[in-house]
Amino acid sequence: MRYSREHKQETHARIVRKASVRLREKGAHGVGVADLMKEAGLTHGGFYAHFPSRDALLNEAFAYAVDRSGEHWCKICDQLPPEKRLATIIDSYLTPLHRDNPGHGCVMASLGAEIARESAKTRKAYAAKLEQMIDRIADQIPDLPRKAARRQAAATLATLMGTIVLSRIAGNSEFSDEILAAGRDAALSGASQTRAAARKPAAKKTAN
Amino acid sequence: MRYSREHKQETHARIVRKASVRLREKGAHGVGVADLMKEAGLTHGGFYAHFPSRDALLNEAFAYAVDRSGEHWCKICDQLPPEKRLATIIDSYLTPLHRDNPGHGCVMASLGAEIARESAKTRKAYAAKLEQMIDRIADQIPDLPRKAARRQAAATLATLMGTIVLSRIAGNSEFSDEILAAGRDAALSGASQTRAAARKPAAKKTAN
DNA sequence: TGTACATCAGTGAACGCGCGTTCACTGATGTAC
DNA sequence: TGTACATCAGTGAACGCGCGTTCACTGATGTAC
Repeated sequence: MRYSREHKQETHARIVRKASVRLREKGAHGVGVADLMKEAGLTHGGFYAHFPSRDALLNEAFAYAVDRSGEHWCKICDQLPPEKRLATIIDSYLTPLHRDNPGHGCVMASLGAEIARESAKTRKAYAAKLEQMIDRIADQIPDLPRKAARRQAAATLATLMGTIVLSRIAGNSEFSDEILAAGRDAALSGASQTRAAARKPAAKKTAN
Repeated sequence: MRYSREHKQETHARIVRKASVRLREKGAHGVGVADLMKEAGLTHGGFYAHFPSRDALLNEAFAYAVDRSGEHWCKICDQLPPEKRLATIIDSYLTPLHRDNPGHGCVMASLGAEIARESAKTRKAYAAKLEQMIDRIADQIPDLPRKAARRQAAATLATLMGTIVLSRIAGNSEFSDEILAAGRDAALSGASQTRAAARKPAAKKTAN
């Protein structure tokens, strides 16, 4: 059955979309070609008409997830004044909803450690995506010099994803909520502190 | 060959030790029974004289790694005055050495996300170990009320492990060093801020 | 407009490899006498 | 002290299963004439 022009790319996109959810839910080793194709309403043999290998799909699915996160952040910050943006990202990230739904959540929190173990070439592609992600967050801190914004963004992302990972290990218990709250406090106070320092540029540095 | 009393437990311990390194280096899916036994100087068939299953070994290896981290922290904080302990943990955690040697580093940074995907039963065992780890850090913040110390410990661990994970994705590039520095600043300022709040208990809370 | 042919996304059986696990066997050493 | 037997950590071949990948085939639709 020869299909219309757009048909193939639609199928391709559908597979990537489903894969990016499963990837975040089950990890890189939890995504089987046969299962995925079934979920996309196809049989496994057709897979190689769309991707040269399973790894190639995972790379696409990863990139897709990063892009979705970036868009998500742009969207929730769109209408907000600059000084509320970072805090809003933090609040929307560290929720029980995000913790309990890794499939639609931050890919760094679901895959972080696994990515670090990839081959040098793959890892570099992922590193570029991480940099993009940090830049998207830094974009939401417009009243800081770019370098400081990136620094703040990197530290915030580290705290956010670390907090989600730990809270997921703890399940959805009271302990887990304790971790979420602790991470939230730390991230928010880090954000407001940097902001304060930006207002009076030449202030205490090692003045503890 | 029937061996002496201690022989078996020595072998058992050696396998666990080697496994805990490989586990952190390669992840849960990167640890093969045959490879591991070879590394311990044995053949794969003998594995089941020591462990009921591969998973059982991984659980032991994980617990072993957590215990080593706890001991490590106790050791480096041993001779230090309380107010320097948390900062010392942060400084010794966020180093290029730690980033580049996951096999001997923090197991939460190497496996975090993977653990969260285990079966409920396994995950609870890991959650208990995480709680133990947070408690070991909280022990090093003796001048804070226990609850606040645990909160600080959880937030610090989240920032530390998130920072190491991101820096590993970034390789050992300049970008990676930027992440390490950003995480370090955030963790240290979080620590000193909580300390400051502890000194004057009834101070600004939402006074941004 | 109608007809013959080419295309190629998708099918489903089969292959091959890695790996966890099992099992019959070995042989050095502990133990009973 | 010496001897016969029992034990069991360790060996290495084999099994079985899951899974990524290949391949010959299908058949609906696009295209050439």
